[in-house]
Amino acid sequence: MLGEDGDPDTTVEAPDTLETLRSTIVQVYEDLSRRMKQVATFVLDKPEDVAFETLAVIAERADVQPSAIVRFAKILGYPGASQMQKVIRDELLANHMTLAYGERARQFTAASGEADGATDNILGEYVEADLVSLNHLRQSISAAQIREANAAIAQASTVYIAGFRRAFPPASYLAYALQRAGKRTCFIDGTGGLWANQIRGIQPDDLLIAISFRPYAEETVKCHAIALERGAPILSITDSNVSPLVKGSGQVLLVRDAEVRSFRSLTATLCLVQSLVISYAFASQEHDN
Amino acid sequence: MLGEDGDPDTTVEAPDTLETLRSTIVQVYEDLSRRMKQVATFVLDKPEDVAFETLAVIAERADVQPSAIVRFAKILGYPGASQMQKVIRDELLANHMTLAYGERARQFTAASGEADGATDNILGEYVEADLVSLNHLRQSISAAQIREANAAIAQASTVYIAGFRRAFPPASYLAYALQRAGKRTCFIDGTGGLWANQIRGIQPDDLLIAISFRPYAEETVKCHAIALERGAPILSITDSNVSPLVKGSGQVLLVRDAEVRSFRSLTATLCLVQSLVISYAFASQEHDN
DNA sequence: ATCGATATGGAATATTTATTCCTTCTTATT
DNA sequence: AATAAGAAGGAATAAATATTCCATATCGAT
Repeated sequence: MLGEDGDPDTTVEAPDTLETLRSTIVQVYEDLSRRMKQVATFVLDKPEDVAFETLAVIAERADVQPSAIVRFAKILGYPGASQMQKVIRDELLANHMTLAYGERARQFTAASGEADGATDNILGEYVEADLVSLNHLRQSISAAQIREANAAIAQASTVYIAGFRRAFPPASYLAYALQRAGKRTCFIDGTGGLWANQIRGIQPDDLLIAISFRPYAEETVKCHAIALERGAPILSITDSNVSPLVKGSGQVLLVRDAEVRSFRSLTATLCLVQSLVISYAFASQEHDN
Repeated sequence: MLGEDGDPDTTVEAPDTLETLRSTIVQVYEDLSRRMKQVATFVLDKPEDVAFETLAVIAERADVQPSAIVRFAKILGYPGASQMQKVIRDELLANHMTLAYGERARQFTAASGEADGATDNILGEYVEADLVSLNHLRQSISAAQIREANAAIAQASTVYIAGFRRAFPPASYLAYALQRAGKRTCFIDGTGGLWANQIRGIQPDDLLIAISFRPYAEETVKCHAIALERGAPILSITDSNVSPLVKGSGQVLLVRDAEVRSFRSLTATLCLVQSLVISYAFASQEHDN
């Protein structure tokens, strides 16, 4: 038995870095019970969730009881789940936050002005930022994820596509291209405010592809909810694990688009969407022959 | 008085992104009391702290009372401090956490075989091709051209935007973004086949931005012709000098998008369009002041 | 200098969140 | 098949955290 509860001596262990935590989990994994394995997998898989969400949310996402998480943390030697969370949180914050800080607010100083050669090399800036985000995209999405998405599309009787505001262009492209690729496609474009009617026809053998970015458009979130309720599988393309689209989605593709002067690009998203369509087109073609 | 408490109507505001939050703070800053300024500064300065610590901790670091933070959040229109925290937290997570992906847990799962070659690295190919086309874009469009385009947009009473088929996504983005930038915009989306009616209202002091690529969509070409006939200036975004959009257009921006397995990308076009919008937004902002 | 109005600190309260504990299942062993 | 030991679920409880409220202080106007 590992890390029995009350004992004051077993508390010496308890990993205090993400790495040691991970390796500890891997070490003990085989000896864990089914539920504990479930929690273990989740912690390894989604450390950001474990770090920044409440136990109730984590529990829901991992599909376990809150108490199971507490038990798991205790097995690892922590006094409670909170302490385990803190270890992960600190590490994630330390690693990734600092990097991001190059361009912190020029604060008040000319809050409005911008002045200088401002508009002069915007295109250059944009290209630069997009290059970075594309490279990141290449690294963050695996071929397996693309394949999985293709399978989902292939299986679907009809593909519903939802995307509003900033997500509208990639969504419209996806709808257009999938249709041309011979897939039955329904683009929820919200013309005349009829989006709710459009999505309500979705069936369990269809697929909803929902695209949304902060601040998540209400319509898309609602579509997601309706699809979920109607038992249809969902593929979400969004920008973070805290997106409202994540919960309940069979597959989630995370995209980190570039940002220039607080305007967000769409390049990475579009690139991903196009890759999806093309690989779907090729896959289905191969299959047909 | 800003963001009075109980009023149900004042709750409409409340920034829902870090950027809008920041600019709101900057805007109201001068009207704040001493303590509130202290909180404001801290929020601008240490968003990570505000996002991830408890009120008690934040309060201590900012050297104020917890209640002061709550009060501050309410001034900004939030129901409480928690909601303000959530906005910041989500954004920081969205921005920086995704970076941590890519090396996600293969851990157990025995890394199922990376099967078939065909669809396997489409994303990689795409990224590669897009990188090239972006670099090309940077070299082929000059800052002067962007400036000229801005001037044309600025002068126009209303901007009409036409783009169908493959050009639809960038056109829809342009329409969306220009509108948000405060420009009167009419997007010719052809809903219900009414595009001809939409464009016929164009005036000589308006501007048509027409986007089209081979094989040039008939609708766009017709829009172009109508605008010409009605004496409105035209800015065309297209892919060659022999495009039907070139003749009669006051300005032409040529884009050479990447092509992967005979599918054409949209990245360069979108990048150009976004650059246009941003530089317009900044230019017009400067002008206002 | 006095009054009124607004802002502040901090204790009291409400709410949310974590943890515990007891009952019900599971599963392995005889 | 019966039994016992461990695991899991979930309600109850404890802890923490956020929010409210009010007495006191500060500031500006007369």
